[in-house]
Amino acid sequence: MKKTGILIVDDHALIRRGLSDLIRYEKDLAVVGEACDGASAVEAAARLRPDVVVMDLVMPKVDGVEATRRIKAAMPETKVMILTTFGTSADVSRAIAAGASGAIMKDASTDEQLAAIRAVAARGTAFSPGIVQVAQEDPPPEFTERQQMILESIARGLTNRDIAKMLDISADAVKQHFAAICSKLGAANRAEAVAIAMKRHLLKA
Amino acid sequence: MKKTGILIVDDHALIRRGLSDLIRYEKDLAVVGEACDGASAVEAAARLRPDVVVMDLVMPKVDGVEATRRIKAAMPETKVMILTTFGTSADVSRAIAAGASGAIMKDASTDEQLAAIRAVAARGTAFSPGIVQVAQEDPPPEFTERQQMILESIARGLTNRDIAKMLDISADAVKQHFAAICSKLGAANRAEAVAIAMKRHLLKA
DNA sequence: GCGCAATCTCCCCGAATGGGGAGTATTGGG
DNA sequence: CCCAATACTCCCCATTCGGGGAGATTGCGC
Repeated sequence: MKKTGILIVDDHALIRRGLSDLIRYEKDLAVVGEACDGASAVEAAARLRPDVVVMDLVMPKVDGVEATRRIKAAMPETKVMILTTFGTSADVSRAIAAGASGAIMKDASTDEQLAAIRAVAARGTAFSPGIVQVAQEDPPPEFTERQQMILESIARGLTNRDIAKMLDISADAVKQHFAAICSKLGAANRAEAVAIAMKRHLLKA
Repeated sequence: MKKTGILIVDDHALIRRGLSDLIRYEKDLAVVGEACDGASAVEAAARLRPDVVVMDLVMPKVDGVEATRRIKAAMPETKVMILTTFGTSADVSRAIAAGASGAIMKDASTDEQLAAIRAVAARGTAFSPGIVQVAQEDPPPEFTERQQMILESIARGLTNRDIAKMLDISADAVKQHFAAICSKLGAANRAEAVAIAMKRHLLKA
């Protein structure tokens, strides 16, 4: 029986080594390669043709979401499983939208992680409980470009007038946008909006 | 020659496995135990008497800083080396203050990590370049209890009056405290204060 | 074409914020 | 013992914020 070929993608050498060691003793699984960033992951996937790519999201150069998108575009039959630290991250939802077949937390047990890899290889999907909750119950709000820009400006301490001058619009328009932002985030004011946005990774840390 | 005994403390099974596998092939080092949270780390350290404890900072129950403090209090001769994801975290500085002998990034190469472990065991200290910078150039601001409480309240969207009522003081007093917070953070207003505090991990994510 | 969402303009208003100054009490270290 | 830091009270004042409503525009999908 052919083993399931796995490509490990993570910028942390320790995680790669841990996963590699974990898989080594499983007779139905085999590590066919490793990559430490998104760009080399896409290249390695094309070259090694793994059955499953186990992918971190936070990585230098090209992040996991974009790498997933590129791999699925070039090789739709390749399964991508996300390995994430933050189950609450909006990135997880974006990765699923980009074509990932599963997602599991880094702090899950190794048994759960192996089970998730096998489930993705066999049935095509696998999500750990915490992630399903987040992805389904709590869809991350989507901001328009304007809203994103204004939220970032607010986090930098700018006033409505500052932002208005910067964008060359009226301060009232900025207020309107901010009201929409608050509504989407469920925030009462700027300070809470920034706090919620950062917790949900909608603002670059 | 006696091997250097190492206790691995991290809530991520993959990291423990990676470190364990890494150390396995080093003839001067030996893993004597593992722990997955701060509380069991303190207990394991007392029981196993490792030469070096390799410790994560972000952990359930008791965090790495507090675990470091307790281990150094009970066994001053035991060296603690911090293994951290965020070199820019204020926690690193606090861990050093709590008695940690070294710190290295999780995304460093395994060679660097082994070198750091050996340096801590032999010379007593080891810091990766990025961490020295942070710890020396950018001392994290320290908040009083009152300031911390008020900053957290602000991040929850409360107004000065809300906070005043909650703490049973005047709104003016809250303003004074907040002015001190802004001064320490270099923030112009609440929104920026929250953003800066969260970036520097002075507010729980 | 119609509705809809996003964008923007202008108006009003009360509440909240941020920045001054002036003063008191307590506590802990030099 | 004095000084510095912390904590709190009260005052004034300009600016900013947050929430209304009313209306115009673009562009996109049905």
